[in-house]
Amino acid sequence: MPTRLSSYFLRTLREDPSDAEVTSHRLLVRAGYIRRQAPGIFAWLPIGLRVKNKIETIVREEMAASGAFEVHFPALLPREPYEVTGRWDEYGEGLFRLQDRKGSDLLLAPTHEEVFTLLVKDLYNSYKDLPLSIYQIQDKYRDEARPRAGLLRGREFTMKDAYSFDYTDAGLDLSYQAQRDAYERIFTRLGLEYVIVKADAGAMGGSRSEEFLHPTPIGEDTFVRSAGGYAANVEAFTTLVPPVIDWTSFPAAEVHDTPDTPTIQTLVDSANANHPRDDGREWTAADTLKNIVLALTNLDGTRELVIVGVPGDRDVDLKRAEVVFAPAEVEAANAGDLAKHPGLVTGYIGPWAPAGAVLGSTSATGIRYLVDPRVVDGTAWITGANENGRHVFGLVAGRDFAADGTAEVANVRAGDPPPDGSGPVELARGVEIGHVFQLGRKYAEALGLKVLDENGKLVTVTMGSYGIGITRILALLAELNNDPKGLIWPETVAPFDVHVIAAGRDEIVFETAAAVVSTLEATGREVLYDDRRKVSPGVKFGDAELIGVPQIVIVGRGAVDGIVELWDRRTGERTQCAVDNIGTHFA
RNA sequence: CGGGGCGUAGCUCAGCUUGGUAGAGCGCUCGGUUUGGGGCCGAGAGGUCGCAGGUUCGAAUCCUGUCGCCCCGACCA
Repeated sequence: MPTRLSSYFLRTLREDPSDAEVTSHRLLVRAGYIRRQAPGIFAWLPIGLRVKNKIETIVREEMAASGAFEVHFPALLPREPYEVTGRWDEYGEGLFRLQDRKGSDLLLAPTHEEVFTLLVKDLYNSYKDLPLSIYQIQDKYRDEARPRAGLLRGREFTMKDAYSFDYTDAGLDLSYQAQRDAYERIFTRLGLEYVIVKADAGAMGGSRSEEFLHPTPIGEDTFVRSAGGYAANVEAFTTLVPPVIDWTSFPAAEVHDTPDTPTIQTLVDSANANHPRDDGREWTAADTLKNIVLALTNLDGTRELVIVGVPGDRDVDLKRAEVVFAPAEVEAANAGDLAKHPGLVTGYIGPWAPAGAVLGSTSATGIRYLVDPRVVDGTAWITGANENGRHVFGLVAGRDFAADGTAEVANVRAGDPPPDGSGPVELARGVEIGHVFQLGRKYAEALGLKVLDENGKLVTVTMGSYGIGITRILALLAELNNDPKGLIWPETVAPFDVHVIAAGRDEIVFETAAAVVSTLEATGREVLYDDRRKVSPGVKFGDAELIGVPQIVIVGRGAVDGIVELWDRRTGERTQCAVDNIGTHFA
C-alpha cells in the first residue's frame, strides 16, 4: 500500500520555524520530520521515523555481519552500578539523575557499559563463551550545558552502542578490529566521508581509542592530519619529542633586569634591545619559557595549583589540559589562588632562583611543575627569575632546573610535526559520527566480571565499547543534502523511493497516477503518493521539494497521452516517460 | 556560568516609542471558483498578549520581579 499524502500524518510548514537556525534543524521541522519538545529533545513524526529506521537498518545489518547480537536495555537505570565504577560522580552535571517515590536514586543512562558488563557477568562464566559482542540501539541522555544545532547536539539522542568481551588482549584487538571494519562499511553505505582519528580515551578509561569524524567546517571537534596519514583529535595529539642536547659547553645562566616585561612580546622586545644573542639571531617567543598557573578542582572538591611550562610562542589549550588532569576540572588560577602563594611573582614566574628551585614538588613553593615535552634536557630558555622586572637567560633544563614531569597542554598548530614523522599537520574540523574504544579491564574489574580460563583460573574480562550516533548522522545527512527548496535524501536513507504527484484535476490524472503507483510498488519501490484533490500543483511541487524524496514522478497534463514526467530532485532534471515504461525505468 | 536577542492565534510576525474594545499573512472550517509553481471571492472558528506583582479611571504597551526559548562563548565520551 502506498502512503497517501491526503491522509498521512504529515504537515509541512510554509515558513521556517523561528527557533531553528541550523539548516538541518530548520528543514527537518519544516518538512514535518521532527518537532521540538524541549531544548535538545525532539519528537519523531512518521516520515522522520522512516529515515531513522533506514539508518538503523543499515547499522543492524552491519552489526549482524560483524557477529554482534542485538539486545535492549532500559534508559532508566539504578544508581548502584554507576556508583561502583565511579561514574555516578565522575559524570558530574552531565548526568540526568532522579529519585523514585522511595527516594532511591536513578539515572537516565548516558551510555551503558555498566549494565552490559553485569549482564555478561550474570550469564557467562567460561572463556569458552567468549568472544562476545552485543549491542543495542537506544536513546541516551546527557544534560548538555548548551544543546545546540537541533539534532546535532541533543540531550536525548539515539545511539547504537556495542560492547565486546574477551579474555585476552589479542582477542580484544580482534573484536575491536571487527567493529572498526563494520563502521567503515556503515559509513561507506551511508555515503558519509569519514576520517579515523586517534582519540583520547577520556572519562571512558581504557587505552586505544579512535574517532570517526566527518570532516566539515561546522564540526565541533578539531583534529589534525598529515599528508603521510597521521590523524588525531587535538586532545590526543602527542608532541614529537626533540633529542636531548649536550649542554657541557653552555654558559651559565644569567639574571638580567627586564623592567616592564609582563608579557612575552614585551620580554622578547626587551631581550633583543638590551641583551642580543652573541650569534646575532633574534630572540623569539619560542626562546622563552612561559609558566602558567592552573587551578585543578578534584572530584572531592579540593582545589590545587599546578604550574605548566610551555614555550612562549604557545598557549595552554584547556581542552588538552583537561585530558592531562582528568578527572579534575581545569581553569586558569585566579587572584585568590595566587594570593595564597606569595612566592609566586606574577608575570615573572620561573622554576629557578639563585636561592634554589622555586617550582616543583620538592621546591620552595611545593607546587607541582610540569613542562611541555619540547622542554627536553639541554634546551636553554629565557624565563622568569621570580623577581619583579627580572628574567633569567640561558636557563638550561636538566642542568639548572628539573620539572616533575611533562604535560601535553600546549596548543597544537598547523605545521607541527606529528610523532610518527609523517610530515607537518594541518588543522581541520569534523563532526564525530562514531567512536571505538578499547576499554580494557576497568569496568570488568570494578564490577567483578571474570571467567575461568583454560587452566581453570579466574581471569578478568577485557572489554571494548563502540558507539554510533544515529540521530546525529540523520541530522548530518540532512545538513549535507539539501538546497534552498528543501531536503534531498540519498537513496540509501530516503523515507520513500519515489514520490508520485497527481498534478491536475481530471480523473485521468488520478487513474494514471494510481496505475503508476501500483507498478512502482510491484517492483518493490516504497511510494509516497500525493493524491490530494483540492491542492494546487504548485503546493504539491513545493512539498515534494521540501520533503526531499530523490525521485519524483509527476502525473499531469501528459496523462491523457500516457506520458508522465520523471523529476530528479537532486539535479532538477525532468524527462518524459511513457506510463507503460515506468516499471522498466525504475527496475 | 558570561554576552546578545526574543516571548502576542496552530505557524511566521505587526502593534509597545506616545496606555484607551486584540491585529495581519499563512494554516484550519463552510460555500463558490481555480488546477503545471504555495491562485481568487465570501463567511467563520481560534488568543488568560509567558507568569506574578505594581503604577493608573484604564496596561499587550509603563515599572519591578520571575519563568522560558534561541544564538555566541565557556563547557561537553
